[in-house]
Amino acid sequence: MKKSLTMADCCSVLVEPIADAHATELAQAFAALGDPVRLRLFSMIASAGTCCSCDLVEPIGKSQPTVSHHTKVLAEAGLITGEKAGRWVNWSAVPAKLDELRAALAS
Amino acid sequence: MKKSLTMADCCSVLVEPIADAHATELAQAFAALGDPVRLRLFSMIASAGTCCSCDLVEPIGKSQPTVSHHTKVLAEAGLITGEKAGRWVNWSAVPAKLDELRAALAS
DNA sequence: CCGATAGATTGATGACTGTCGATTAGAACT
DNA sequence: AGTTCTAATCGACAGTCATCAATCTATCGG
Repeated sequence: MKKSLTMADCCSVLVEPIADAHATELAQAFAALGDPVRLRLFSMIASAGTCCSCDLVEPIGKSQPTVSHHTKVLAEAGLITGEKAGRWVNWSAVPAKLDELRAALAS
Repeated sequence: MKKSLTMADCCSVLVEPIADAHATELAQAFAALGDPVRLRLFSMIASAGTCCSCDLVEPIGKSQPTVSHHTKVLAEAGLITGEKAGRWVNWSAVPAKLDELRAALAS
């Protein structure tokens, strides 16, 4: 029987020229990490395990709408996921997506 | 004696909130990979081992100036390096930079 | 020297993006 | 109900970016 491979399993950018569709999805994730502010936000969230938006605004030195915008971009790229808890949203990193990115850069 | 660590050695984004300067440099590399066309170009170069710009234009389906622009961005991000050989430029991926990116995403 | 080829640069244009102030939506606690 | 607090949304603006046609530079072959 045919083994079905997801993109996270196999697809290294280094082995062969990647397909167009794959490039689009991967590039979205890389682009999400491609802004210094967003990368720092992601780092804060990932290293904290979990944190809410309100803990990000002051350390990052940007306005609340800006932080909200960036968390949305990160979430749409699949890098973080948000769990609503009362008035708060608890953000956390998505390990599977990180694995996919690492795999894409691995030989 | 003090052990001096370069950024490539240690700095995972997942361990602690990354410093501002580090974020800027890392984000530049991620941003370079954050465009589908550029990601495909990088994939072509890296998987080929070495190739010249003229081999990229037709498969990527973009104009020559556009390809030239993208290779420049990738080179400035440290992801590829170009060796001039007569009329050609031989592009190749920079493994150390890839290691740095993978390390940044690794726990 | 001349024509041909590879690649970089310039200039222009349309699209996208990061940022913020103001506002809105929803939730909790009097 | 009213207040306070978190977060999302909207609208606007300045800046950046991807793209291409045209041009320029440099190199090779004859």
